[in-house]
Amino acid sequence: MEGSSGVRKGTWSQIEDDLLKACVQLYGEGNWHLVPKRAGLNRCRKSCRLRWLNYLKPNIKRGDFSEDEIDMMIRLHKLLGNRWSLIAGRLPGRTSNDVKNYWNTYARRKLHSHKKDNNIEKQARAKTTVKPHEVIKPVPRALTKTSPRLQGKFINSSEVGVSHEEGATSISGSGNWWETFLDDKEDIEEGNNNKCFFGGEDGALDLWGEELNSIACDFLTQGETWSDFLLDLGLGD
DNA sequence: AACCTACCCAACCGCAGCTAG
DNA sequence: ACTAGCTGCGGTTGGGTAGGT
Repeated sequence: MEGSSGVRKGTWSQIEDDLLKACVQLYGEGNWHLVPKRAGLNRCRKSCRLRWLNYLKPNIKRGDFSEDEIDMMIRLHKLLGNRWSLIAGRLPGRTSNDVKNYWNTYARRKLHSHKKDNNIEKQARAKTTVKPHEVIKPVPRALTKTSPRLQGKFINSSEVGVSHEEGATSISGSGNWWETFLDDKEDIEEGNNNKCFFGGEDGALDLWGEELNSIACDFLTQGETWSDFLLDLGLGD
């Protein structure tokens, strides 16, 4: 199976996998444009990268998603939208492709189950006008060598009400935000459904400081700070 | 057994952002 | 400032397969 450019496409063979593995182990990750040549593979750089990231990379977790992972995925998707790489970054061993595939299946299942009681919902919605919930989509950012963050100029935590005690990040006013996070009802009743956590309507980061704090608190991994979380999401500067 | 349908997952494609020249 | 090349991401497709009729 070869493309018009003579590059092989389709399923990877065991030999190709071995060649790619050996190449990455020898030269390290990156420089994907050199990988096909180095590995002696008749594959395009994208195909090599994808194969490595989604299948060959060590520590990749295969098999069913656990309940915890699903729970985390749902909440992160609610928070970030279709930012699969960011979501996968919070699920150790899972790839963005895994997450995306799972989510598409999950969404389809949801769709099917919703169709069943669609008529009931339509009747209910006819009585109340409901605005769709706005997915929070942080503006994509990338770090450059000249980024203030890489020069030690971190966000002032006082701006978002975060206190640091003995190296740990303590966030006030959190509470179990997830108990209501998946429930649009409250937002609608409060009239908040069109507001955005990050940046808000007027672009002020601290407008939703408390919500940010409680959300981030739940997604911080061990030893990670609030700044790390924002940096990870590309919201830090 | 044969066919159909839905599902799962690996892989491809196109685009946007970044960097170096 | 501009451009070309590279990388990474999200959307989409296609092949394999399990389950139902």
